[in-house]
Amino acid sequence: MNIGDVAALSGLPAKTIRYYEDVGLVKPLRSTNGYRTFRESDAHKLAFLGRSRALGFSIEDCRNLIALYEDEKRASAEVKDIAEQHLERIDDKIAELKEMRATLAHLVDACAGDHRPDCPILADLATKHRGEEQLKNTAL
Amino acid sequence: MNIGDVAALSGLPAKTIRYYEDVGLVKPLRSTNGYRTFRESDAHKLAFLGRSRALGFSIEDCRNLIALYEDEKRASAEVKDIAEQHLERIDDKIAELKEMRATLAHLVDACAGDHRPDCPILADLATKHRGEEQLKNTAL
DNA sequence: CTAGGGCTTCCACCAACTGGAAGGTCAAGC
DNA sequence: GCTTGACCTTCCAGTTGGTGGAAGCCCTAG
Repeated sequence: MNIGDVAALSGLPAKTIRYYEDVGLVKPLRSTNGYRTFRESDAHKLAFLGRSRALGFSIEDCRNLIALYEDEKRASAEVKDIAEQHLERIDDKIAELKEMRATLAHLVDACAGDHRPDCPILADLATKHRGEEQLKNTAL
Repeated sequence: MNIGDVAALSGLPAKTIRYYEDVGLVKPLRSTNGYRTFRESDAHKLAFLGRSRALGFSIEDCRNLIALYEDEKRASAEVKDIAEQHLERIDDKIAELKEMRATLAHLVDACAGDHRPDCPILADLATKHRGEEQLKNTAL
């Protein structure tokens, strides 16, 4: 299989597949004309990668997940550990975004959004907030 | 004020402030020794930037927000428009993360996480999913 | 034999910083 | 007067995960 074929099969752009080879995630063979030659196992691995990335796993996580996938003697605990850490990162991110969203939605709501210059959004951004007092004479 | 002073006041790292100068967000003066000299207005602008970035606005958004902030004849509608677009991006991101989270949480739940190799997480990643059929003979 | 599509490499770019090296400046203390 | 240490300067490289594009083979159909 050439790169175009695995691209179609895995749904990944050819560019991305070359990048994955660059970072050592796949190691396709080369035919005499220099073209990459992908085995079934490579195609399979690329599909695995596509799904892992779609779940937001980092490239490094993917590397570890694939290593575990290929290790028949793995402990599922190791996989679960990676997934749980990722879950935690996702939760943190969601929490952060929700807080932004709340603040922003509140401001948008308060803004007339007309021809006049008065704007609570800008007013808020221009104002020092609680907890934002800079640490000056905090020593002592 | 030197960079360390505005850094302390704004809560931004000096490196970041230099970067903001690089991209044209602040234009501090220079004293004879080559040090950046920040006016009150620069410090104020940096604080504004810090808060905007904390709400997740991009640098480009910040550039526009500051321009509007400094334009006495702005229409609040322009500000609101930027904020609403950003709100939408945040909502999209939250939705995406929530979907990842749901899938992942489900998989983590199903995984024993012990010494045995059997792992529903890996099994799922290795399996083709609905809607993932690649477009082969889709033409016609 | 030529046109096209597919393949190759390499380089540059995106966001928004961050780290580090090499070196100039300044105020305090001896 | 000199040293020490905290600041400051610039510049270069790295981060994450690709993406876009140029220049140039390769291969097949007409």
